[in-house]
Amino acid sequence: MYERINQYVTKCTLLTEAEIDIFNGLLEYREVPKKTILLYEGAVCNFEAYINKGCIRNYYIDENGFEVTLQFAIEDWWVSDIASFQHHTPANMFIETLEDCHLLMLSPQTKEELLAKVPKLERVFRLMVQRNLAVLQSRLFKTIATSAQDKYLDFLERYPIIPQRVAQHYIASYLGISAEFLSKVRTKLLKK
Amino acid sequence: MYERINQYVTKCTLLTEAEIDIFNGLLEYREVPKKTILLYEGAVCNFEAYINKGCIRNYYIDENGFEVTLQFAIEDWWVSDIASFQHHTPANMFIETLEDCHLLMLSPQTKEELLAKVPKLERVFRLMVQRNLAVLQSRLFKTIATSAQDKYLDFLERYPIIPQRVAQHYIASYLGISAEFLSKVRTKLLKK
DNA sequence: TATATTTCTTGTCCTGGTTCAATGCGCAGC
DNA sequence: GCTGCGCATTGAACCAGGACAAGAAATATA
Repeated sequence: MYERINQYVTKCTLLTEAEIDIFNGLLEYREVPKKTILLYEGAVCNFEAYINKGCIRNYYIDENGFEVTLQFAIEDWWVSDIASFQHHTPANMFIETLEDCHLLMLSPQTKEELLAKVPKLERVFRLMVQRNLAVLQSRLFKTIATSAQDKYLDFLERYPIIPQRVAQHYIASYLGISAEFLSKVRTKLLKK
Repeated sequence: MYERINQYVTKCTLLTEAEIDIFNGLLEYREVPKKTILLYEGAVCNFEAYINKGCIRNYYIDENGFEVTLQFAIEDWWVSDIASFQHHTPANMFIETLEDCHLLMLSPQTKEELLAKVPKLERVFRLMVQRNLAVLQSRLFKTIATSAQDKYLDFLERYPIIPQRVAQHYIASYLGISAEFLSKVRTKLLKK
């Protein structure tokens, strides 16, 4: 159950067996069926979830009901609303499973306990967030600077697995275009 | 020279006098005139700069010369291309002073030394990056989901100082709209 | 196998925003 | 006190992508 996550963490920093035991002991295992909303906008996010199996997305909804998918997460990714998790403030996004999931979860308390006992991990988490930030920066750039078609092609290249697992209109909402227009882009690409 | 930055850091964690001395001792002070490019795309970013005085922006340029401003930074902000800084890889953005600046800078080496000597700061930096990430997430959402006018109004509310200090076309490139259209949005707002 | 529900496609019309070009404005340099 | 240049405004033509509607496929449910 813990092989994958331990591999993930030890890619960033070396841990002793004892430290790994502490880590694993603090994780809470949960199985969640698909189409479950793990976090509602307005609620406080009390988890950081590592996906051992399954697929999750988090997304925003504006006043008019318009949806924007912030992230798709599959095996070996973490999911949370960090701002809400860190500061116990109401979340401004939703988190929803798209497939049946096996998760390994930290709460704010267990995370603090973990960091207190294994301070090395502070660095791992920082690097994780940094990576996230860098990816998001370049995504913002592409969202603004490139056409729908280029965004779609870029997405396919970067995440070739995702389209096989999630519905197309979710991808549209990730790219920031309408589901209809994505369909048109696709047919145009197929004709070539 | 160090009051401001020390205040900034001690807002997040308590440091002893000795630790503060180590911290300050590792910072490199630099004055830079305006319109200086501190980092070119393709170069390796070897600094994290705290702005003691001045104004800086970082931005992307695509193949067609189209510019997107990622961030305006003024007093009490940090500027860097973290991905490039952390992994010594070529930057994919530019960093440029918009005003004469007084900077306090860390290099990858001094930062590592600092974190080794004052491990507490690992957490400060993590929280800093987390805050950045959260802001960027909601910006991406707004970029996709709201009209040019709403983005502009939101910007004014969030950063009322910036428009007094930077040219309007930079703000347009931050909002992801053309300079001409921002001008039209503004005149429309004034008529009300 | 039939039925319901969700997803995807396709067409038509519409609009927010772009592009290009012209004009005006402010201010730094000499 | 000119001159030149970067910046902001305005207008006209254009277009990428949205909204809506209707139908076709695909998938789940029974």
